[in-house]
Amino acid sequence: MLSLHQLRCFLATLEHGSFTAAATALGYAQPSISEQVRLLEQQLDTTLFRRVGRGLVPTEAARALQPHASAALAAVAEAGRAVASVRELLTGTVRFGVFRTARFYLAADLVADVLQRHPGVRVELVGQNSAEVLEHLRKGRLEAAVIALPVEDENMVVTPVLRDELVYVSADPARLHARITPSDLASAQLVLPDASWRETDTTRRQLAQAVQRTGHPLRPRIEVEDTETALDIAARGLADTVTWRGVLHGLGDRLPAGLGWAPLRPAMYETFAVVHREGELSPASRVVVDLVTDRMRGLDRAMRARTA
Amino acid sequence: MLSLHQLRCFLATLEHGSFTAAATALGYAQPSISEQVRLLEQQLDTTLFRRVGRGLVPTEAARALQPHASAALAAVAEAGRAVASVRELLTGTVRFGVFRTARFYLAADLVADVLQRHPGVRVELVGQNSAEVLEHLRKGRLEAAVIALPVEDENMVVTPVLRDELVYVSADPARLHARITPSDLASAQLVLPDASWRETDTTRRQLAQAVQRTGHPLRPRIEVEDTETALDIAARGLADTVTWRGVLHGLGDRLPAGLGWAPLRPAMYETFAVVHREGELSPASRVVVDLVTDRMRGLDRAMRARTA
DNA sequence: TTCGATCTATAGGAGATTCCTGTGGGCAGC
DNA sequence: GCTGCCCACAGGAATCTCCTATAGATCGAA
Repeated sequence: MLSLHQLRCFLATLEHGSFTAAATALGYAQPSISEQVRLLEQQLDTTLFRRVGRGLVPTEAARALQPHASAALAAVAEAGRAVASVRELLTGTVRFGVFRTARFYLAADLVADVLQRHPGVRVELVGQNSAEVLEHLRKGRLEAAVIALPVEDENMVVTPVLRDELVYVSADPARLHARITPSDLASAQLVLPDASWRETDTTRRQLAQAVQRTGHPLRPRIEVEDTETALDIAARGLADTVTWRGVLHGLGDRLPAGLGWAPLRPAMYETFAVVHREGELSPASRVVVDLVTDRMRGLDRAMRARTA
Repeated sequence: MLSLHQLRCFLATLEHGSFTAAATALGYAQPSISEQVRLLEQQLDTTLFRRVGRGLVPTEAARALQPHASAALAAVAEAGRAVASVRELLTGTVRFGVFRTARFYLAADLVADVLQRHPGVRVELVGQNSAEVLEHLRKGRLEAAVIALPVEDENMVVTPVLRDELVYVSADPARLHARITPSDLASAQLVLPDASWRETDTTRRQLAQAVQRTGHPLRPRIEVEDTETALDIAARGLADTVTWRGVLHGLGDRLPAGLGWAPLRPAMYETFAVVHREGELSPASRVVVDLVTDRMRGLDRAMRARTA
């Protein structure tokens, strides 16, 4: 089978006009070049050089071969460069899994960080739900992600980075005076996000479990997909809702006016962790994993400091 | 060093999604593919497939590599086709050496023959003079040619194909009544072609030798480069000339009006031969050699028949 | 949960390939 | 004719490639 090495030898011979010169240029012994070219001639079933006296004269076939041989070598060289540029994070796509509400915690800042360090890359932050993202991790479609615990998979490396607390949110200050108990939740008019994921979402399940113990089911009055929509509805006074302190923290000034919050008792927590498969991470994922870990831990410290 | 085989294995793996399937498709055992891809990863210093469970997931680097790997393989395939098409005389250049006046014997017809049989090829008929063409043959710049004898080179295969006779040409019928002798030549007003090649041209040297024996030098009154120019001058009655019967035969109706010819005594002959280096000829040269041999031999028979 | 099918990784060995050194022969220039 | 240079060839060492066999891991179905 035609080999690149043969083409290299052929081109060097063509360029330098002799096997000996080509051998010198390529750092081989002359018979090696001679043999490679002979093999090439044999495989192409044609003569590439007329052996005339002590010299070589390229044939028409050699002239026909040259541009394609060069093209093949150039393509291979280009292949090496392309891979290197992905390896060095100069180009390519950085893909990372995130939980649904990650945008309140880090999304824009994270992307800014990555782009600043690696201006040539594409960034994909994918994930509608922690469970779905974990599935992507298991199937290998994602290399790393930041999602809500629990992650019960011994093949995954799990690094907790932030513990967040669920709080009650309402536009009515009267309903925020006391600590909110599960039975308060059971009787409240609630708007909850994640309509499509209510079966698998960890927050929903925690909430449902707590309310269930009071003997009542968790039956939100309104269900929407998006956390911000739920907050907007709460701001209008149409219903109350629950959300994570981190979300409120992340929204900052953008939190709809008039909303206040109160802690739940017993408190409900959610822990987010950076998760990836065992084994070596690609440089791209390494970068994002480190950035996310730093940012989330910073956020964790900031929120704990506020509580204290 | 990166090899085509590795790229082939990589592409097959990418396409079929597993080493095993790629091995089946390429007709190898699975470990061979596995190893080739591993080598490729090692040489590119990157991971191309994440080994996840019992499957493989291509990495970003693999996606970056794919188009270049395909391009390299395509270039090699194209190289094979290009060479084959030259080998099969579908494209490429057919180069053949000819003596200066070959156009009177065969040039246009020969080209027509070649082009009819091989419509895609380029044709080059090169040669200003038999001695020059022979030098090209020796240096390997030409593979085969038809030139005037003698060819004193034991590495050449020489096939005589046509014997031609030198004749005296004049516009004055009075000077054509008798056989022309060397002393007639010595005293005649002559126009001779091949001004630039008078030192090496075999005709000139034969002629000079014959005249020299009469005690006089050969001093043509006029020298021009081209045979047809010499004949035009002779037709105007400005001088007489000599030329080969084959030239007159080849010119046919295009011979300038008013010219007649007479044989020389003793007769002077020139033999043309198809000449090429020992060893195998390229298919292209083989074709031309055969055509030229046929045509010239046919011409030889035609001219001998006329004489008889 | 277990079993069987399926896939990758690894080991070891047979066979090719590749590359080397050494040598012979042809050619050109002095 | 001598010398230098180049290609071709031979033989052997090192490397590469590919195979079979097997172990380890995973997934899906029973």
